[in-house]
Amino acid sequence: MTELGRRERKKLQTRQSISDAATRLFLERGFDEVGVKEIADTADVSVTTLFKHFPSKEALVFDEDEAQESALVAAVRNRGGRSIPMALRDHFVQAARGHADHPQFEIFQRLVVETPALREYGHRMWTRHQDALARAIAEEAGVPADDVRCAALARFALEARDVIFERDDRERAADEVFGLLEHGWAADQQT
Amino acid sequence: MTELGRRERKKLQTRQSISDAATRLFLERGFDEVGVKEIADTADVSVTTLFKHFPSKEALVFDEDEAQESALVAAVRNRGGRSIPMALRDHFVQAARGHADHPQFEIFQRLVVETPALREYGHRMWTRHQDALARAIAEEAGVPADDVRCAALARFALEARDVIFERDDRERAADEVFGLLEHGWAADQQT
DNA sequence: TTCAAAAGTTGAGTGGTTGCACTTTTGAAC
DNA sequence: GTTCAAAAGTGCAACCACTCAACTTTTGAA
Repeated sequence: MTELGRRERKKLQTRQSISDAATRLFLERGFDEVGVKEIADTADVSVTTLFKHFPSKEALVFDEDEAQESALVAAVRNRGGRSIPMALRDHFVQAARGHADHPQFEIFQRLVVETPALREYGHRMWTRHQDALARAIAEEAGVPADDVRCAALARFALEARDVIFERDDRERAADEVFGLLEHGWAADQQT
Repeated sequence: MTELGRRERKKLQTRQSISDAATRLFLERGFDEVGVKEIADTADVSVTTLFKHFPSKEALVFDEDEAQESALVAAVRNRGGRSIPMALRDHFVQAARGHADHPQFEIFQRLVVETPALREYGHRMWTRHQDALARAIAEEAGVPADDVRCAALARFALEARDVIFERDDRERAADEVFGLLEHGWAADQQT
């Protein structure tokens, strides 16, 4: 739709080449074994330019983000007859299945899991969605937007992902963890 | 009980003077406005020595830690007739009340809340208790130590603290949030 | 054609953190 | 008491992520 001028295209191109260089080097030798200087050199830009495009070294790894939030909200919004916790459970399970196909994603995810700084950064980015999710839940449940239980459910659901992820049988884990949330949620709230 | 030799006493003393200098300067001018160099100078030690006692600048602020975990576990262990979630709720509420008395703690807590780096570090330290708490819960509930629901409940309870903390009426918030956990927990588990 | 904003560069600097080589202290064994 | 090795502490240089200020180049649009 939107025609991008030469300027914007070049900018995106620079950003992309930085991102590409970074992910390649990180996957080759590990996050901590590569300096920003080397990434900048590989992408043929200055370090200053690199930091004009990405706010931190960790940000070089997490390039997406925007789609996740809307997917999360959408999962709650059009959930058919299911309860909100169950809709979120299905969303996570399905997302995990989708990733399981691409082996490239496995490698990427191992990089994140094995690097404390990345784990943390990723988790922080992930929990940024709490407010948006809480608002969506509140709206669907027909309660005030700042309801505590909605905030709690949103936070718990987001945290549940990590709890589930480190289990062998993730699908079963998802059932149990979200089962807990569902019963608690259903107890004094009609959804 | 344990007689400390002159050596250990001196070491603790050095550590203490570093910690004291740090907290004093931080409270006076803010975390980001004080450099480690200045702290070291104030405590009359070298920067290298400072980092031999504390692993990072943030660690200078969180000096306790050990008592929290045992208190958490104890709250679950000897909970009388209450359910585990309710015991945790009471523990948090009581801890909050205890802190509310000392105005010194308010200032300290504002420092943490207002400094992103400290917020994050504090949260990371806090969630380190997840495993210990999960094990205690599992043992009390009579299920295998690596039960997913126990891990989830532990994680959720720890996260609940932050959710509750940023509300105006914390006691009411605690009731609602832990009420959610309690109903979910009670649903398919007799405690 | 002109102009101002945006992209990029360079280089110097900050601040936390580590490694190394060195001195001093101290607990304990002889 | 002397001796010795480990532990505590020092000073310095360096690394790394990140920032700032001043400057050049590019480019979209008036």
